[in-house]
Amino acid sequence: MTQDLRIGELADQAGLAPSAIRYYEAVGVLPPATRSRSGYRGYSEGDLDLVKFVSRLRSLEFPLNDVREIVALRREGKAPCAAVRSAMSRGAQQVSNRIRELQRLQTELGDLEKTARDLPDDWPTVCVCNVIEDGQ
Amino acid sequence: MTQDLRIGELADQAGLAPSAIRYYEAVGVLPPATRSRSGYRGYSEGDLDLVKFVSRLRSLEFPLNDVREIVALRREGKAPCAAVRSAMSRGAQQVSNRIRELQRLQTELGDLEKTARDLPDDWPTVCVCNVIEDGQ
DNA sequence: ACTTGACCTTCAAGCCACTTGAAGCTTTAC
DNA sequence: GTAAAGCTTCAAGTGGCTTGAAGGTCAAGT
Repeated sequence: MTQDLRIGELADQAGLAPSAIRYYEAVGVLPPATRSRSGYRGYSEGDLDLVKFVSRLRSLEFPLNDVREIVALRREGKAPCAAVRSAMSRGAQQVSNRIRELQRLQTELGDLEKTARDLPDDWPTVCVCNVIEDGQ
Repeated sequence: MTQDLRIGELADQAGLAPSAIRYYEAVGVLPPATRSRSGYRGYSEGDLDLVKFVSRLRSLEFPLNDVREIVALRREGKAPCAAVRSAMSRGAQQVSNRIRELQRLQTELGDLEKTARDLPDDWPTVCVCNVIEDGQ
């Protein structure tokens, strides 16, 4: 195993910040890195694959708890498929819900902005704020 | 000014948790409540209006910093309209961005789930995880 | 009068996923 | 020899609260 990557390069390759990788290690998502004599973290190509996998799961916005579980299974040689599938469907559900919520918000903010454009400000009689109070 | 509301009732009326109201007071979004002899917070109808306004701004997901600024202007008798308008347009922008991001995610997760359905799990040869690694 | 239970108080810590900053060590290039 | 870039750890900050512990208060029922 070549140990030729330091944390900065690993981070670049995986599309993460070095601080994020240190954090993942600290909270047990990633296993402790091997260290050089001077204390620098060193990573192999295999480590890079794992970190890329984690990065990908995070870019799918899997919660770190799920990522930890999946990585743990993977490192124990067990199939993480079931965990991945359930995290995926939970995630898809939450994404749908959040999209609906944001679309409601978008409509509401859009309406408010339209109203605000037509509205002369004459505080405290007439103001966007009054419109906001009316809503809901 | 009648001072007949305690924090629980105020919270109910405004659609917030008592802990949220205490928090808003602690971080200076709401002014310090008046206190009964025994130390209970007491609120007037005017206070209720303010708290409802805050609740509404939060339901529009205005950041608490913006809410604090708007409430401060309002309490100084100044027009918060400009602050409200700019917070609104910042918010609308962020909502749009986030919706786009979540839709991308939704597509990606949907594709992955579809692939996963067609895929026999035969770890470690074939697995959803391999598919996830391939992506990106 | 006493108790029960619902409500209130404060303070500290937890949540999520990191980032930022301070103080200091190592490595690399010139 | 020295300067810049990169590494180390640890603590604290971000946002918007919630939760828990330990205790005080108030109304109703017995």
